[in-house]
Amino acid sequence: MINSTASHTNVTSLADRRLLHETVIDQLRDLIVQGELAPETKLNERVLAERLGTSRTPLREAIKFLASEGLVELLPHRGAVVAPLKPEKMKEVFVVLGALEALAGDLACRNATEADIAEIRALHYHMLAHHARGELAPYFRYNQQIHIRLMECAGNATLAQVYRGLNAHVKRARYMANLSKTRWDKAVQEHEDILDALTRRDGARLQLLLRDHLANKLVLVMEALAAPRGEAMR
Amino acid sequence: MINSTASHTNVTSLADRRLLHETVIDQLRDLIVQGELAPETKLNERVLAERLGTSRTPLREAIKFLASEGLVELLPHRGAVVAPLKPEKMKEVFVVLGALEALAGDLACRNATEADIAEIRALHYHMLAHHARGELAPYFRYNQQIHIRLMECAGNATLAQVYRGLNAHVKRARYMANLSKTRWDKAVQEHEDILDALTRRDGARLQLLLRDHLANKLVLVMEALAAPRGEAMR
DNA sequence: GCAACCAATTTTGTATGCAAAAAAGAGCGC
DNA sequence: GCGCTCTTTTTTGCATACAAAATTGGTTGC
Repeated sequence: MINSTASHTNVTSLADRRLLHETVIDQLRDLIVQGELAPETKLNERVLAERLGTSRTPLREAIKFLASEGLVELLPHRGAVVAPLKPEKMKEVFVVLGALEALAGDLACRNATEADIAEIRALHYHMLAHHARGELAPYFRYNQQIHIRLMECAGNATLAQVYRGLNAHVKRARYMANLSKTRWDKAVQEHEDILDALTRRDGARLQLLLRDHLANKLVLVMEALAAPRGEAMR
Repeated sequence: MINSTASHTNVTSLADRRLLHETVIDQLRDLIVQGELAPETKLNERVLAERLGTSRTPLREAIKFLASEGLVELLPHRGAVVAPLKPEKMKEVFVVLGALEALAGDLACRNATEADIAEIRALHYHMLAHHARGELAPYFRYNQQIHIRLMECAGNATLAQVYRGLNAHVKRARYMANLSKTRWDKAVQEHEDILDALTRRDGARLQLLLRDHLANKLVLVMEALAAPRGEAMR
């Protein structure tokens, strides 16, 4: 089983390939994306390190990493803050995401295997099931998986990586969005059309659908940013 | 230098202090981009820290930052290496850059002020002058500035940031490319056309020109990668 | 001679210590 | 009462110390 030779209690003896600062990166990113660390929150290194069960060094390395992703901002001699979630920034991100998803859709129509499309269809039906039950969180999860899988089908790892980075910003906002029934139904219908275009490998149409889908998502995010707290806006 | 005339970004103008780990980020990035640290070079922390006149802590923070940019790769318990410059990766980067530049061109045609275009024209003429004298390095510098300025004219800071990150990869390869006279002339002609389309604010045409321009650049890079010059590498 | 194993060295990963800068607060003058 | 300045405290930024893992080198057994 576990060899207890001269080393103190090792919780993860086998999967210790995972490095502390990498787990800290993921933990911190999750805290930010899920809104537990609100936008513009100051990141106190001592407090955060204790909360994450580590020392300041790996935490600072994680902060630098996330700063490059744009999720935190570095203020010289004043530490780091969670990047603000400004409407203007969201508009920018969605414009870029639109171009990236359109590109991915076009590439996917050419590069995806039938098995790839079948997998996306499977995810799509999972999503429909959760939509039917009104289960928002699982719906979002499958929704995300579909988009990510579409990215992967494009066969461009660089594209997928850039997408993930920008998508993190959007996911932050999504946690605040409260979806009305009609909007939700509309989004699902859009996904039906997207799947259809992909199945017929109609790249031109898929590009249009994806741009449209994103544009509608932007509207949702903007409403969410405007509604819940007036303090963040100016 | 003249700063952004059209856009008003809320940069931290107050605290513009230079932090050690930030200068290390820039130094290390330059070393990688300019090929002084060749692809797949192992980054020995002790040696590099000494070379950059700092300790391992800021260096490690810089490495994490650049890892997020994709310029270095992290190997658990084995440190970091300069990201390899694979042809496949270059192809991917150029496809994404193509979409981003096309987007930027389209947006720039709509958002650029006349002063913005005049500034790009000025840079263009500087570039022509250095081309006429056969001065490669200054030519590249103005060339880069034109593309960056075009990005800025799009009025989408997020787009510009993503572009810069991906462009760093391309710049690495460019330092290896030896430009033939005919190819160089052709690239200059393409820039003439690009400036023309921007002046007439013909977004559709500008998109095509930029994609074409990038595709040609990719060919150059691929040739350079296929027949790398040994002295610049080691 | 070669391969495998073990010890020595090097290198990475993490924690801690220390100095400088910023934030907070007390005392003072107006 | 208000504002300013000068401590005092806190926090950040950097360097160093220590522990774990990997690499290296050497020795042994075959």
